[in-house]
Amino acid sequence: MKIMLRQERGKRDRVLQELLGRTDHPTAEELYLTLREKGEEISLATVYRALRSLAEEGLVATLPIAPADRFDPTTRPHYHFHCLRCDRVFDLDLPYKPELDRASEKLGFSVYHHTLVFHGLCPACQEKTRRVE
Amino acid sequence: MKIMLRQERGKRDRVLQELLGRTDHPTAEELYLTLREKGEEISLATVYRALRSLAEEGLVATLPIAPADRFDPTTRPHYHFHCLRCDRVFDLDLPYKPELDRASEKLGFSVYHHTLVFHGLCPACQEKTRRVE
DNA sequence: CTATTTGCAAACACTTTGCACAGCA
DNA sequence: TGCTGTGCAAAGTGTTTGCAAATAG
Repeated sequence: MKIMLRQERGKRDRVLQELLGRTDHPTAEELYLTLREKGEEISLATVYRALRSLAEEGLVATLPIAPADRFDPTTRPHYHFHCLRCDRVFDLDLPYKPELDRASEKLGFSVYHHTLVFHGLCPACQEKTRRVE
Repeated sequence: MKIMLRQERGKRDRVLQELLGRTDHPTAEELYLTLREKGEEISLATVYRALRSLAEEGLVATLPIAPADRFDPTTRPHYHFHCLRCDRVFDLDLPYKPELDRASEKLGFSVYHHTLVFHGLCPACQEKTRRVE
């Protein structure tokens, strides 16, 4: 069988089951540690492999939260566009919406600011994609 | 002088000047390479140190774009809250707003989806902060 | 002279990969 | 057999740090 449709057994499912049971958006290592605590014999490498494959198949989502690796000279709040094809990041000339914060404050959070990133294709990459078709 | 108010010269300013001149949200290494190409004698460690200090002082902003280190079992689009004190991430029970995409599409981008993260203090950390005061 | 800044290399933290082997079809 | 999944250790990548030399005040 060329394409792996689904593993019926295996560690990957243990990782998925563990992730499905929690709402705290764990890192790979956090999942690994919990699984070990629960007696699961699994290696960290397998957890990484499982998460990557699950994310590629769209069975789990990933969040870019912690490591802020790109720098922006503009410190006033503004929004960004991230091109999924060329990986470039663009500043957007859109009004910042402080009213968005109100909604999450109603849920009990104290909001300092928010970050909004759109993902898709930039104009240049839309053009390139069109040519290939 | 205990507190460094401002360096009037030095590599840190070269890093800042270079960053101010561009809109492509470079990584530390990209800035380093450009500076070297321009003949600046600087080390990568200094670029990292400069960026960190500039970001801490709020003179530049950072963007968490690339490395998605946290995992979420919920794949339908939804928003998140990131607590700046305890670093936990919460799912928000807020309606996803596809209409936000329309605005950036007017700017010529083709939008697949967007990510919205609120930053601030979660209820528990608001409480803790209150007690300390 | 004292404090700060810098480069270098080493250390670090996180993630991926090569390889050998175990298990199943 | 042959393929997939796994653990381990090594390698890879990105970032920080210890230290000694350089520089500024």
